[in-house]
Amino acid sequence: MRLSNFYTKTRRSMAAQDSKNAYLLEKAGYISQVAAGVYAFLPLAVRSLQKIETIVREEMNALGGSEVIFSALQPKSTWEKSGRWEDKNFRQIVYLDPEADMTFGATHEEPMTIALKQSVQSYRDLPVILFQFQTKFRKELRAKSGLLRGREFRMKDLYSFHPDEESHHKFYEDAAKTYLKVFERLGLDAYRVKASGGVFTDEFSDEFQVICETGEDEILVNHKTKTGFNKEVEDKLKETDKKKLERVKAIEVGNIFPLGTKYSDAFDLKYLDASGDRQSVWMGSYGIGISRLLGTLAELFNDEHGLKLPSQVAPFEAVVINLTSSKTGEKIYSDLTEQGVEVLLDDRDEMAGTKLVDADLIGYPIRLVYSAKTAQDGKIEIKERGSGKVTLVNLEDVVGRVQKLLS
RNA sequence: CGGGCUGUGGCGCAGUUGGUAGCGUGCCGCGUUUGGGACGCGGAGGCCGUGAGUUCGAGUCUCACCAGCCCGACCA
Repeated sequence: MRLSNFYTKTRRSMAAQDSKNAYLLEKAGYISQVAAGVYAFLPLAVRSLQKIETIVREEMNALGGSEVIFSALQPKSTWEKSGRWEDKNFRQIVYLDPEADMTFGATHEEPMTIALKQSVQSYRDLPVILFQFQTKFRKELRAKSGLLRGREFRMKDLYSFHPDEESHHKFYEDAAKTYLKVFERLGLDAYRVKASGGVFTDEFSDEFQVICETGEDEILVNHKTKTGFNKEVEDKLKETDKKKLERVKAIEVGNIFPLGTKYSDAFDLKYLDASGDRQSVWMGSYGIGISRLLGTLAELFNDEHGLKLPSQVAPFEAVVINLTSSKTGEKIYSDLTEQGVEVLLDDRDEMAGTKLVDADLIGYPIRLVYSAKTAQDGKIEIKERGSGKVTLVNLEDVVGRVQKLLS
């Protein structure tokens, strides 16, 4: 990709803002605010979000999931049937078009359950594991912290349907393991913590939390086992348990819920077992905030010059900046592109300083600079954004070196 | 939903006791520059958040509303 053909622009001046992720992502040109808690995702953000989604999708497929895209618009009656509309906490976060009696999807337990009534009759039809990537709408009373708590956001949600509690429990634990793997692949150190089920279930749920000073959750964790408890369930803990735990601030990046038969019973989703008896379906739901993950990564990976997202989620893996009038930059750009490296050529008619400052702000993991200085010895400079390490390499070795750094 | 602060060219801001709006940056043109947002000259760009009032006259004063940010309550 050539920067001259890529829709993006960094901003020189920004209003002071407490949220680091919103400030950096907006200044670097990833996102643009539309309203409180509502952001447009610009090309840089889209590339990062797609990479995050790809990692999540691979793991959901490995878990046995089938990808779907359900509708975001849902009839209000859906929630009335499950009884959830009676819950004031639920009702107040749902966007509603009262004329059409339609709601803007906040979650999908009910629609999924309704859909399964058509396809599940026998124990032979179970389990069913469905997931989707979708925009969710939640009327947060107070949107804040940039991408960490929005009113419109990207989310992966997965729903599992099982013949009994035991098989559900087994899947639930597999899902928890998969979640930890997803966060690890994204470069995040996640803790599995017990929390309340909120408006989803009366049971405990499991949250996946990433320690971060600016997070809005408070959790009690054991650093050895990478487990802990949300502060909201603290009063249920024994004193002896508490002593071993450290209290930290964190961002919730995922949450999984054992739902039991709450929704399947509400919609009468049943199946016939091997002996011909009608049985309730056991359910679970499993969410990962995709756009919140981008906010979390921005919150954690940055310095005074800008973003430094890990290469597996950065919009591009490398940038080429040519400060000479030769065609060397073009050559390196096309060589890297041919080898499958996601590289951007900064071919703008801008000053060297502008290109270097923008490179740090946007946070390309690898920066290649060809200048009169490096050209003297037939070399090019490689700078790693993460560590700040600078090396000079021969032109013919660039591709190999970049590939090695990215592997 | 309570409390505080803020709304003025694309973005960031200033605007005195009321007199019809300015700076920085970005943008366009020309020239000089070229390893950390460089400089000179010349330009374009504003219903001063919205609506009512007070006044000869409102960016400025009054009231209401709307929006954004922050704190709290709430929250997969």
